[in-house]
Amino acid sequence: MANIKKIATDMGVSVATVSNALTGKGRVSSQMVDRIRQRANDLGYRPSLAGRALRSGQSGILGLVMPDLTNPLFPRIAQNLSMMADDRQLGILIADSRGNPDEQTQAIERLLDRGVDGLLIVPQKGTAPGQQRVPTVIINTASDPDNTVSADHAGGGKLIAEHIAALGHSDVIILGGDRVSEVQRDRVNGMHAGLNRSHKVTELWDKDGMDQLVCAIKDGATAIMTTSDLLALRVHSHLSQHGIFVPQDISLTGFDDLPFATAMHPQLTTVAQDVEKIAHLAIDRLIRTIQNDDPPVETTTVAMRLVMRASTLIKNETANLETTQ
Amino acid sequence: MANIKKIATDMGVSVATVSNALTGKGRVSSQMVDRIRQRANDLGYRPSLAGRALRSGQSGILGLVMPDLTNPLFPRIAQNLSMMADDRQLGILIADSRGNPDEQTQAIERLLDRGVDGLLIVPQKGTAPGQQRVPTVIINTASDPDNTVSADHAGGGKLIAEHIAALGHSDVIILGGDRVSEVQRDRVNGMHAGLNRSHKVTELWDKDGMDQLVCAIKDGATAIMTTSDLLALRVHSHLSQHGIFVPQDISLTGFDDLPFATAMHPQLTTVAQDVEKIAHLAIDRLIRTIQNDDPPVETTTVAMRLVMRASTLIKNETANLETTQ
DNA sequence: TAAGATTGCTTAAACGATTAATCGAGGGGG
DNA sequence: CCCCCTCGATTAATCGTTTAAGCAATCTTA
Repeated sequence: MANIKKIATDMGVSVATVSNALTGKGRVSSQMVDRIRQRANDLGYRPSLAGRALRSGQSGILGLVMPDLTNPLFPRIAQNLSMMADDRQLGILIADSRGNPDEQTQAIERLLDRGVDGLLIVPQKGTAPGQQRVPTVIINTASDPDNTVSADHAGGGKLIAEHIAALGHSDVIILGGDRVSEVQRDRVNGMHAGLNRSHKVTELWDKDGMDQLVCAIKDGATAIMTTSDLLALRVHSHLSQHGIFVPQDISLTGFDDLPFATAMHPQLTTVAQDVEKIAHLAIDRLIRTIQNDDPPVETTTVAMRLVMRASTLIKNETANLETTQ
Repeated sequence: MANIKKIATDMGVSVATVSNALTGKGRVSSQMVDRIRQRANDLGYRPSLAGRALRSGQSGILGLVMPDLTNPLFPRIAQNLSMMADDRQLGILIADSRGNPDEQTQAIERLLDRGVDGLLIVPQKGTAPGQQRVPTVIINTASDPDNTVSADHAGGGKLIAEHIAALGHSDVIILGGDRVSEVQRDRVNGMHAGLNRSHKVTELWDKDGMDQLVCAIKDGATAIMTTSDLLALRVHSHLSQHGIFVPQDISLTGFDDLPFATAMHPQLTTVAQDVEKIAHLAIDRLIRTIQNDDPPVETTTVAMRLVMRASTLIKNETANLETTQ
């Protein structure tokens, strides 16, 4: 491989001059700069990031800790972050904590050992990794005190609830996934906030089982708001086995707008995160923190967007009306 | 941060001795080894990977190029690879080529610039990245001459087809996603191989549109084999709008056993990749190639597994039989 | 007991880049 | 004519680690 020394001897100058010419620092005559750049190009010279990292103390690598890559939402975040990092000439070292808080701690440790310049952490539910030895950005939910940037999960829940309320539903079920998750709790709280005293609300959680759900429907509920698309799909599948159909018998909503939300029948009304914006804000914040060395203070939330599809209907409406947007 | 020099001066020995003591190389008395290890531990010493990389010429980092992280299958591969890499004290630098062949080339270039010791590439459909400047493992499909390790996509197609044949279906539809994809073509070819002359087979591709599908069913087809679960979900959703129901009116199969396959109703009969084994073989092969510096020769395929669920039924069977396994 | 082998440590170079300090040459001003 | 400044380059140190080579001191063996 061509290195700076090879170019230097080729051109009969010192390595310092080559370095200066290539980085644009120091004082080098413009002809010399051109000639050196040309030669570097011809040789296909690529600076050794190891050498540079050793000297500068910066690796140019960010660590990304994900709670569970198999959850379809996280790869989308990873994808956007990786794109932003590319633009900024940074690498992303990925670590998956696979649903396990201990793994998360170890993953952070491994990344720190590798000398990452900063960390992006989407925490395991119920954990609070907080700030680390390097600048850290936490992507979680507004109610997490460590949170740096996140979707407005509560706002998303409110949006969905207001949509359901506007459709005239007055007896509704809120179905959460896991109480341990702050994100899920915020979503549920947001749903409550979107309703008022005139509504009858039944709050259920996934582990309560599907039977309670069926009971609540038999008791008169006409809408179910879930805190995840996958949960909505499961509900939909379970209900149809009991002869209860979406949307003619009951309205159903998801959360996150995962890829299969449009592949279902009926297509799922849900609420979408602006993953791109979140990734953008997160990485910019991290880079600023790395450069200025002052910790991030305020936390930012990004509005969610209601995606109306066919799984929600006006109360008592027949099924021949297809709501699409 | 504590470095090797700090430990050396603390203990009144040379840095070489410290290095030897910590790596277990060279000749150091066992008492000295113990004392140095102890001190290193007390100081929380972490070797600088930049320093080590510079000296050794190895970064300890593998590059992973994924065609599209939003496809739920790839994060599962990424997750498994990342686990294996952790065990081997390697880092994984991830790059997403986002469905674009040019992005793929750039992603590979970026990873090489970062000094990765090897590359794992799941190629963009229709592309052949081949071997690069560093040892490279390609995860694609058996018919790709560059392929190193992959699921036996053809075998999986054959399994599914044999299952459908065993259920007595004689007029079947094969529905592919994208002809450009070698993986998809192998799957379709495998499906053909699982049938025989007595079967009437209609081969359709996604872009042909769903209408042809409905026509074929009206003409007497009783089973549809798709080359992806997402495609199956779309088909299922579309057919139910035409009053055609799975499995009582028609049997339906997917491919890959994605997370939502069990959330659908009926649960989807599909074929699963042993992602863990593929990841294991791929990374082992890559590491061996890096160490021995000889290129991988033979290509390995990993058998797929038939997952029988409720979306396939014996021809002319009524729906009250629930096939589960 | 002297030559040779072994042990335990040190010296020093090397990896590839960055950068502060330095230095000679040429130009301009007093 | 001398001093000073600027330009364009060089010198050398530095980042943290590894490792071949070297060198006393001790041990072995004849």
